[in-house]
Amino acid sequence: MIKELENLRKKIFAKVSFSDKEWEDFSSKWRPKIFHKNDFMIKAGEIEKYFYYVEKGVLRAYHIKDGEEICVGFTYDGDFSGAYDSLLTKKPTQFYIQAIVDSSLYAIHRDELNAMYDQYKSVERWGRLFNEELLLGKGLREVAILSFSAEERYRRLMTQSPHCLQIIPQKYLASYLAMTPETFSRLRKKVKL
Amino acid sequence: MIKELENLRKKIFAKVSFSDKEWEDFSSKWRPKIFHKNDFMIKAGEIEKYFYYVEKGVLRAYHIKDGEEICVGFTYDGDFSGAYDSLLTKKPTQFYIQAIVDSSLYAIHRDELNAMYDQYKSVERWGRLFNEELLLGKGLREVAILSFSAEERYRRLMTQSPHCLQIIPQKYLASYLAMTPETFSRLRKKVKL
DNA sequence: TTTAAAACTTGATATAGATCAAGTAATCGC
DNA sequence: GCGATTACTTGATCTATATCAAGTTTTAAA
Repeated sequence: MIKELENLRKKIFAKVSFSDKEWEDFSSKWRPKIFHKNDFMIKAGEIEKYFYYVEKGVLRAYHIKDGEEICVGFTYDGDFSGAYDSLLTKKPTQFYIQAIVDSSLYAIHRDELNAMYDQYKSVERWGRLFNEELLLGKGLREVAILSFSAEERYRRLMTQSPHCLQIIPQKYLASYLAMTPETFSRLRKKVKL
Repeated sequence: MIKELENLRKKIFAKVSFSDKEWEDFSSKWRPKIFHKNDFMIKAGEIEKYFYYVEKGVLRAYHIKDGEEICVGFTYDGDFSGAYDSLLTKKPTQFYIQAIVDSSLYAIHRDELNAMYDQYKSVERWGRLFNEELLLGKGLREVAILSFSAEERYRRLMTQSPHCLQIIPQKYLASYLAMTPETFSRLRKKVKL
């Protein structure tokens, strides 16, 4: 068992327990990977080959529409990352994923992950539960975008992730909340929580 | 093997093949269920106990914000349905799901579905792949809502699902596209495809 | 450290789409 | 089939947020 992967182990075991043998095999497939600030994990048009675990760091995912960057999410310490749509479909992704700070990750190759799914029912179980969690998150975000005003979206972000403002440039947060940097700035002055 | 469930079988087998024994067991857990036009499958505040397959019919899912219905999706023949968020979390759903036309479905109880996940790796596999498919759909919708104008969203719907207009009242489609019925109506006149 | 670039703020103006209002057409219950 | 309810259309405004523009502050490179 690789000592370094202890955080990943805890993360996964929160959902499913692997046997010692399963974990030994599964964990042996992950390789450390470093992305320095502003490095790209992947760019639009490429096909994702890896599934990542963020040991330490922050990344943002965005796509470009009419020359404008539209931010769809951030990953922090303890999250999984990567262009998951492309990993699943084997088609080119439309997303860019970039490190916002120096980030230290572990990566497993798509083929090895799929081999693990084939081999172990517990990995398959974890995969299902992991997908369910992502799905619930997307559902909440969908509702948030559809039914809240810019001010409400701002308030909710500040309540739910108050310290993101210390880590992530405002213009990215603005884009994530589907508003301009100007509107974000005005809300920051106006809304005192 | 229950003859009636042939469509469900095809749907599932498109992703994963079950053995005869697995399918016999799995398929035996589903019960037919009828929802007449305007019947509710579930209402906000309730906890979802079933996972549904739509044999024939159309349903819409919506939630209510400030007294206003906000439509988040439709299910047609051959889709799965239900308040999936609540099924997974066992917490009350925030969604209403209502039959738009008389609809004929099959339902499996959450506990039986979970028992199937426990018992068969192939069911677990199907669950993972099913969740992945939903996730990809949500991802596309997120991008559509965030980065397209009302007119673009209208055009895309009409291109991708041209006949939904014959089945689903406009005001629901308008809400699904995050615009008012008035805007939808004006776009209908303006946009000739 | 200086300076250039990038990020953020603030004000003035523009606009997509909402809201309000009133009419017409479709649908539904009896 | 007929009146009533509900859906849709169309026009006149209104408003939240975008856009444009010109600062100021922060960051980073040399």
